Amino acid sequence: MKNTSLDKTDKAILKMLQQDCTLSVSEIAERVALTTTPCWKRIQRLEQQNIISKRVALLKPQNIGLDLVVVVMIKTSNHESTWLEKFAEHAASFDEVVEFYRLSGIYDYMLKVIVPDMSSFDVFYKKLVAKVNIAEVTSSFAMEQIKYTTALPIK
Amino acid sequence: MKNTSLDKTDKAILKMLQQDCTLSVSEIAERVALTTTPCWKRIQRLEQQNIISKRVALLKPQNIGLDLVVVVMIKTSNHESTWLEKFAEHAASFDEVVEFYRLSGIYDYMLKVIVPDMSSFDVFYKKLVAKVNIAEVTSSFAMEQIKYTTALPIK
DNA sequence: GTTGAAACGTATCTACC
DNA sequence: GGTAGATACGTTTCAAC
Repeated sequence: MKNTSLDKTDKAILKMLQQDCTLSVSEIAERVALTTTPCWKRIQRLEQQNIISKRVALLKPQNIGLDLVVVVMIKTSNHESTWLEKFAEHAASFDEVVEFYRLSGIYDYMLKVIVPDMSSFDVFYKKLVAKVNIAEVTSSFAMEQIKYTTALPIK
Repeated sequence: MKNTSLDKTDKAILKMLQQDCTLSVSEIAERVALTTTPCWKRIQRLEQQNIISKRVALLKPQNIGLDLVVVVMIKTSNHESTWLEKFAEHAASFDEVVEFYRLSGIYDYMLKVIVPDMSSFDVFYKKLVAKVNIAEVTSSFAMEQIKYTTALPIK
């Protein structure tokens, strides 16, 4: 999907939907000073262009007993592409791994892991490193979540 | 909001809504072998209990020109609580900062930053560090996003 | 872009089993 | 947990401007 230029109205619509996708078309239309029909067409287009990729429910982790966020930084000892692929597939397969990036810089990978508690993390961690040979792993526990948003910064 | 026990059906509903919140109540009901009314009541309850906190649209960053994810790890030189609060407030105020944690371990803070490109990051970075005194900052650029999900691991 | 309206489906809520 | 049903609301589409 190629990059598409968005006008001011598109951006305003996206900002709203990023905060709350239960807003009705007529409500959104009103806020951007349009009527429902053109507003509805814009939203359809944004979905077809895959700019809006999905609509999801966000859960409060604390309210379902998921209290621990862990940032795992990894240095690999093996830099063969087949090994890397296998590792990536292995790590990504865990539900507990909610984010996973290959990085430039000192560390090769960063994982964000969500688990109920420390002992669950221990279980997860053992499974993560069981199959693979990793040079260095640093797990940092989140003492406080200062900010978390799924809303992308639209200028 | 206190922790509530969820039965198998609640969990199944949450898993679905974490993937796609446009599913109709009747569709969800069918999949969990319920009729619409009790299923609807469960969803209402999950919202009232703030287990479902919000419903949002997720955008494809690449399709709106946001191609760069940066992981910023920070060590602070000042550990006074007033300073920390001020710094946290300052950093969290940027739209580009989509996640922000205070950590245990070597680094004090981790920020996840999303920007269009390197030069935008540079602008952001200068603004971030302009006002505050930080001992050490390490910015790692995401070469590859291997996994990103908003779905929490419900067991 | 706009208005207005029709057609349709779904959500919501009630009453009752 | 279940059914049935009434209402209200949102979406979706169309015609005409």
